Amino acid sequence: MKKPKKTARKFIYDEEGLKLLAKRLKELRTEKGFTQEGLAYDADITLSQIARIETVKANPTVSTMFKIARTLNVPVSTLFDFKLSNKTK
Amino acid sequence: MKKPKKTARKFIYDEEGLKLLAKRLKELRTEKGFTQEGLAYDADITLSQIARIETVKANPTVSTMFKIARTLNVPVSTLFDFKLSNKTK
DNA sequence: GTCATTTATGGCATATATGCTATAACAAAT
DNA sequence: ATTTGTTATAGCATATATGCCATAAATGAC
Repeated sequence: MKKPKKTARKFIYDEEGLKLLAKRLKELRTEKGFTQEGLAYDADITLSQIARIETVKANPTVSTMFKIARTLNVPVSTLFDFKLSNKTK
Repeated sequence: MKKPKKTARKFIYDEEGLKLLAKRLKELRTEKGFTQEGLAYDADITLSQIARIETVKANPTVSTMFKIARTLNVPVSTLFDFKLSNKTK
């Protein structure tokens, strides 16, 4: 027997929010004249991760977003300046 | 030999940001009359995780913050409405 | 004090974020 | 078509986020 198969936990991505965040990041990044690589380098994260975020392939942590905000020189809230639906779950 | 010991990667927490976020969350949560448990239940995350965030024991993902924002009925940016230092790294 | 409510901690399991590296795809210019 | 700059993808390794469950600690009535 390989897997004891415990009770399943749920890990739910918020695809809607992640898409909006991706768009907002790309917007701000290009506005500020950064390439993905440049931003990654300055923010001390990887190009991979920036690309993943912009292509909605990852659910970044807030620390990552803090680093990005610092590098883009915008308040963190600016990175999250979009409107989520209310989605009654 | 147990561990091949590859090249070390760095995983850096932004303690400053996490502290500010913790404070902001606790503020908003109590303002809105939620207990940690109530918020957790409505947002469909665990009490553990809410507590970890408020005690700066975790670096949450943005999806988690999206769910919290929805439940508190505030724009995501409101959760991040604080000022990071510039910290030249 | 005790009781009830709330918050904080702890351990364990699993999914995922992120690093690292390389490569591919794409675009624009020449 | 080749070059150059940029973005996207992929695989692997490891640290961590998060769930789940139990318990402890703190807080506030009474």
